[in-house]
Amino acid sequence: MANNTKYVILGLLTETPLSGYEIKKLINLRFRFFWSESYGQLYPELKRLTTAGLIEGLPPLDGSLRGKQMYKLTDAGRAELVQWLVLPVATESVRLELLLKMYFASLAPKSNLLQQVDAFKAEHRRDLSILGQFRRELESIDDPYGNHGDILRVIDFGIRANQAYLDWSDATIHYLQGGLPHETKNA
Amino acid sequence: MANNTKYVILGLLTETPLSGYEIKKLINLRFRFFWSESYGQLYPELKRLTTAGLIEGLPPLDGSLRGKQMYKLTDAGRAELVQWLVLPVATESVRLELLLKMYFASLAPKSNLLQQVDAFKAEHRRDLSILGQFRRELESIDDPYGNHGDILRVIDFGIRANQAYLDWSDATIHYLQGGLPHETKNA
DNA sequence: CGGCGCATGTAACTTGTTACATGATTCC
DNA sequence: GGAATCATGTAACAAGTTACATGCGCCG
Repeated sequence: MANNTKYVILGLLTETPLSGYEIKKLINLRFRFFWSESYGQLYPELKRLTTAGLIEGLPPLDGSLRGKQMYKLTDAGRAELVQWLVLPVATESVRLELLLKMYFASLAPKSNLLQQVDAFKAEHRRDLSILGQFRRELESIDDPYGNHGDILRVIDFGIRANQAYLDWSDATIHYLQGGLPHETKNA
Repeated sequence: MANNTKYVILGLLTETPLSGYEIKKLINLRFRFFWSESYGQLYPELKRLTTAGLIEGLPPLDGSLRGKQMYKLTDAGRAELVQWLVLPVATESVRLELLLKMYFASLAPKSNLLQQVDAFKAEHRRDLSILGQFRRELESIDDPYGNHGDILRVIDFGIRANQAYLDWSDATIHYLQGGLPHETKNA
């Protein structure tokens, strides 16, 4: 497994310098439906990348910035990123505890599952709304780096996946509320 | 974070005794689109669960079984499982390196991304086919534990999600091919 | 002046993967 | 005989989370 944290950082720094805190916020906002990083990984990695010369810390502007440490990508960092981009994808992992519980649900009261599916639905409705905002935002500004098309593909993935989650939630809530299948034998 | 490996094992043992190897195979086959476990977690956990009295090893039948160690769920194990089922879902993680690369794709040749999306599509077409088989299998046998409805909900999730992935793949392949007249990289 | 968000960081811990070792059995 | 698959296991490592500590600046 390659060190993905490294490439997330390098990637986000391609357009503009950012602080560790800002990187974390961006990941939470833009990548929320397909990626995450914790501070415990982020900050040490920023140090390592600096030592390796792939990013460098900017001197604190004596203006309005408080203790904020900004980092910018170096040429070496950009090269490293490109090298990774062309490698075959190595990490694809999905872990949904909800489905585990659904699978074994016959051992627990249905009301319980219903609650859990409700919570799942609410969360992904929220994701969908964030994705919609992001898309509108992208479409309303111009595209100096020529990457909006690619980013829109990523947003589109999120919309499709989350819409599928919502549809499933509705069908499942209906099922749990009792109105349902045990399909009559079919020919 | 609760120890999910534990509950996957307990859950799979609710219907019938299984060996570690069989548990691994079941996870790979049935849970492939929303869960995974490695031997490095599975075997040590089986030992711990045995020590804790939540499962117990069956004596080797001197018939045809080779070195295979079967485990069955104990009453304590079943109680533990039920207790976990009603707890709110704690783990939901999705990590798709492909989308990371898509997000930063403008820095690399399009032909590269196209390959990666193709591979993604092929993999999820395979998932979809496995899910279809599983569903047909479930629908063709009877349901002594009354849990087929729940399991079908899980399968339905997989079908919807994977179908969304395929639709996205097609749209994205179209997008990636649209930008290029015809790629002749080298001469 | 209290609380919130900004901002950085780390130590202890848990979780998860990989690579390897071992050996039996089945199928060609 | 050799390959594949069955079957169990672990040591070394990598990845990832959590809980905590610290302090600033801003708003009400």
